[in-house]
Amino acid sequence: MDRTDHHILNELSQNSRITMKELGEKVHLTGQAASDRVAKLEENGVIEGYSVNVNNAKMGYPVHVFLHIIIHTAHKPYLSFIETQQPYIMNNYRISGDGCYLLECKFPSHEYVDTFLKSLQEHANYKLSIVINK
Amino acid sequence: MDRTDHHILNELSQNSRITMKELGEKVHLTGQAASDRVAKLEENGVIEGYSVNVNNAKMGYPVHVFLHIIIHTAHKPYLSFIETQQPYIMNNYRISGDGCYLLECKFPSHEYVDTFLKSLQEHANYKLSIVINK
DNA sequence: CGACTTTACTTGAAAAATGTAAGGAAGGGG
DNA sequence: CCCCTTCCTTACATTTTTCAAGTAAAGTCG
Repeated sequence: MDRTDHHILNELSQNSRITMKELGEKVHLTGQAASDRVAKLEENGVIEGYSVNVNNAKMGYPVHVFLHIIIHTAHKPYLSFIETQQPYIMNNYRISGDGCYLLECKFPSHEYVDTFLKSLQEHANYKLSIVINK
Repeated sequence: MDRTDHHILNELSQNSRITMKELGEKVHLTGQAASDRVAKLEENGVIEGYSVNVNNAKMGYPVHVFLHIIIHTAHKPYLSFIETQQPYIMNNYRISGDGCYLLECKFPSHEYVDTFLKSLQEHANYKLSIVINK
């Protein structure tokens, strides 16, 4: 994990579909050498995968929210519930504090948020934060 | 944005470095057709970019936290401060509520969190949530 | 010191993927 | 019916990747 590896990770974080040849040029290596280093970063588990950044608004999910969840009773009903809400759930983080989660979601409109919260209410207490900007 | 486009985005979200030929096979198209569709998704702004998933723990940042920020006075000191904290900041979301942000950070250890919070204290009030699991 | 191994890189050729161009089939509208 | 557009395919030239040697520097150990 030297400077060049950091440079490589930085380039890949900006565009992971870059060719190894181009990546090599950016970090002053041949395509081979760059490719070898990337392979090693993958083997070591430093690189876990490659993904795409999708514009959620254009996909029909313009509303982005975080929900601070507090559950005093069993967690299972909550966890089962969010599994049924697949398209809306982005991340469910277990956080410090008893029975606490931070739930990141996307919705087509505020009406959908409302509907979701009505169902969520049956399994957990929550505090809603709507994302205005990044 | 038909079923095939959704299928393409799903495949790319799992592995954006897949070849167009392979992607085509997965969605029952030729490599060209897949490539054309991806190009169109990029033009339309549905695809905003391609990135890499890095294991933060292996990069020396095993501690992952969210900070709920509330600022009653000017925001600028806070915003300037977090710009100086580059390596630790993952995301700074502007959220609903006056003077509120949700700040996502990574740290090498709890000591670093402590040091960071001591400085943050000078610009804003916060509530700390440490991520245990995803 | 000197022989051996390892690591990181380069080069060149073969194999694979991509980009380009031309063309065909399906659907819509005048 | 004809024309146009969209979406896809095929074929081929170009580019990239992969594979196989090979070099050079650095570390190991008798």
